[in-house]
Amino acid sequence: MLQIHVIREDKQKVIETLKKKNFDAESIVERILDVDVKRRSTQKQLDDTLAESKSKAREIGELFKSGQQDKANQLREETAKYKVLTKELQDKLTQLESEQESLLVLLPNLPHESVPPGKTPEDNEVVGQEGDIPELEGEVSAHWDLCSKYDIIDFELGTKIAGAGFPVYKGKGAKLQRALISFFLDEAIKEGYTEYQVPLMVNEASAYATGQLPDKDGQMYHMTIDNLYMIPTAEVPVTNLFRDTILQESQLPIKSTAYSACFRREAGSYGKDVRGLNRLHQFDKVEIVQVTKADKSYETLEEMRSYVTGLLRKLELPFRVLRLCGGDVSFASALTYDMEVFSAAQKRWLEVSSVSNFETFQSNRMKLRYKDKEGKTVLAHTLNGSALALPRILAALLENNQHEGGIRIPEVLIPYTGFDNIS
RNA sequence: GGAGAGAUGGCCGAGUGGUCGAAGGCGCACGCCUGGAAAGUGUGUAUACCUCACAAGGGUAUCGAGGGUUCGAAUCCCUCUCUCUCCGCCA
Repeated sequence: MLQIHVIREDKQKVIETLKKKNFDAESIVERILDVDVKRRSTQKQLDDTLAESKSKAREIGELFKSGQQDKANQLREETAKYKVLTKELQDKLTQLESEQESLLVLLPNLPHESVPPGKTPEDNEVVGQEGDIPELEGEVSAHWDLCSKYDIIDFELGTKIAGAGFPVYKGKGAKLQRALISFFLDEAIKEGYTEYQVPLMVNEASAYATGQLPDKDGQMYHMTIDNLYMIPTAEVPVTNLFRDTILQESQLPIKSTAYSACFRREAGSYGKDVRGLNRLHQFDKVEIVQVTKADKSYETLEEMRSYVTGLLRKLELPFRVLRLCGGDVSFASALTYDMEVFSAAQKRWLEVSSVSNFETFQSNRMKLRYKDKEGKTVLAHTLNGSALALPRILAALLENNQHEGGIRIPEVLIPYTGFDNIS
């Protein structure tokens, strides 16, 4: 959520900047400012009325104490009007506040100046590419065929017990999955992140704080009985660890990591995008989250980007890095890098990580602040990234490393898997 | 799930209708003291919004959350949430 003072100070800049996200903010901004004026004047009236009524109440107290009952009772009659007026103003203020809030949450985060213009994924800017695209010889299979050939993932079984998009990992497939999780966590810890295990369901307030609500309501599984949401990413519980807190500047940056299963309804997805491991309702992911000082977040973003690409390098996967264009950056993000690996049998790039700087967009909503050197309380910046999402990594590993005798396991994973080939 | 107790500032803890944003202590910050430190001592130490120059100053709100009674509520009433104790159930 944008801070109201940013809009108040330079609405034109907000409107212009949001055009890059192909978002026409003009009418919303005008309404916000209109409500803002009303809100402030109402608050002033209410405050003044309360101040008056308070001082009268004090007077009455004094009069009773000094035994001047008559005068006190007389004054008491005069105070009746405050009650009505206060109630009226209070209701109006509450209404205006919620109106302003509901308008503010409609505005996406301002894109960073380096975000390229554009509308579709084709307009994303490739800012790096590394590794050789493998030239596979002989019979080449897509990962879903490899999965059944080597009996490591059973999609049909998952469909039977839950539904499409809930695969069952088996034998070496399950072990490989576990190996990847351990590898990613160990790497993150080496990099200075603190490991967390967090709830897989969150309450409304948490989903709201990181921006899943109200905008992405339909994307989450909702347990209506207890009003809990299945997390679509560990970002939600991990970032919320710091909701409503005021940190000391010396505590920053805070680097957290967590492995979690992630749950997404993916309503409306179809076709080859959802085949095999490409898009699932439940998948595993290791997430990294940082809370930084306001002036350090872009430095941190680059650091996270190179950390993630380092992982891909260690896994020997060919990858490229995209700087997302205005039309493709998410609602809450100011700048996002996507990492994609090349999947040799499908012959396509698969997104395996998304690293974003939210600046104060999340921290404003969740009141995550720190005291700077002058003792002033300021909003912290939050960032997060996948490091990494498992299914597509697995898909690329299977497809790229297939050979006549099975599937080769990359060096770095062998200590974790205990085997170097799946056959 | 049943019965009971409770929720006050960074922490502990007073406060049962009147000037309480809240005693006292601890912690923390700065100063004095000291060769240095400890002890001692003095001062300060919440958040949000409004006014305003995001200054100073001023106003309002906040004692788990929401509502009510009252001229006036941390204090009384109602609802909800959470915590603790006992019982039940249980990975």
